[in-house]
Amino acid sequence: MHVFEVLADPVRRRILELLGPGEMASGEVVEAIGAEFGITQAAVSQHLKVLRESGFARVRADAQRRLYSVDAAGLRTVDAWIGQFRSFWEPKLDALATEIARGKRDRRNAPLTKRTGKRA
Amino acid sequence: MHVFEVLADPVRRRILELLGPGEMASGEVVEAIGAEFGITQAAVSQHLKVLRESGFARVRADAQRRLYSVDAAGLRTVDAWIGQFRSFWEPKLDALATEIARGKRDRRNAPLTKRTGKRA
DNA sequence: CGGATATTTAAGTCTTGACTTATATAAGCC
DNA sequence: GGCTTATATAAGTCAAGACTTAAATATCCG
Repeated sequence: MHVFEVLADPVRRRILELLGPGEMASGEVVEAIGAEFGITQAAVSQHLKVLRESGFARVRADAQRRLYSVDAAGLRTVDAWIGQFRSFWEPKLDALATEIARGKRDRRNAPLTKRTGKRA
Repeated sequence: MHVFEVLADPVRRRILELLGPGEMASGEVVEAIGAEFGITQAAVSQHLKVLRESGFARVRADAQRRLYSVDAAGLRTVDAWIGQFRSFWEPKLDALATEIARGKRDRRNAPLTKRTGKRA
């Protein structure tokens, strides 16, 4: 399932928000989500499965319990896609700040022409 | 339609990528998307409507043509949601760089304790 | 072992939304 | 005005996926 399809569901987004502060047992998630959305334990479990398989959540076993936590991989993928448009709403960053913020990752394929135009 | 549902569709994501470099007439989008996805003019038009109504695209009229361009609003909303998790994959930025990158917007509610821990 | 607890999986239903074709709207041109 | 071009809308079909209930799996505890 594509990363954006994963986040298209409000229940899954909410689960990630719940996991943000730290890991939570499946049962705790079921309780919180159940209260907010009124869906069953099975439904929540299915959502957790999607989050797992798409790289948004990790699990580890603790006896019968399954402790879930945020996996950055999925979120990163989303951020990368959004990032290609970042100049649309963050044009105020000066070049240096952008360099720092982006970890210089753009440097390799920097378009030599069409820079700020200040000099060329 | 929720922002993430909008981006859940591959055709809509591709349209936004096409609009990235600059505005395009509906017909041009139809041509490009039609070639890539094999869908009709009507289908593309419906996608453009979704993008418009959800704040991802703007239109302006030029005679019979409709010129579409990226609207940052929708993308910004997505970025804001993702942003709450940014610390998961960008913990390496030092405080100063983060300040610059984020435009100091966090400064208001900065958690006094739990900073880098370097000193406290 | 047998029951309670915690969680996943299987199977089926039902809604949403991504398409299609056909038609409507509107501007340009001769 | 009537034809062409450019785009949007209407109405209907079909598949995906978000649920449900029921059952399977696995660990703990007496």
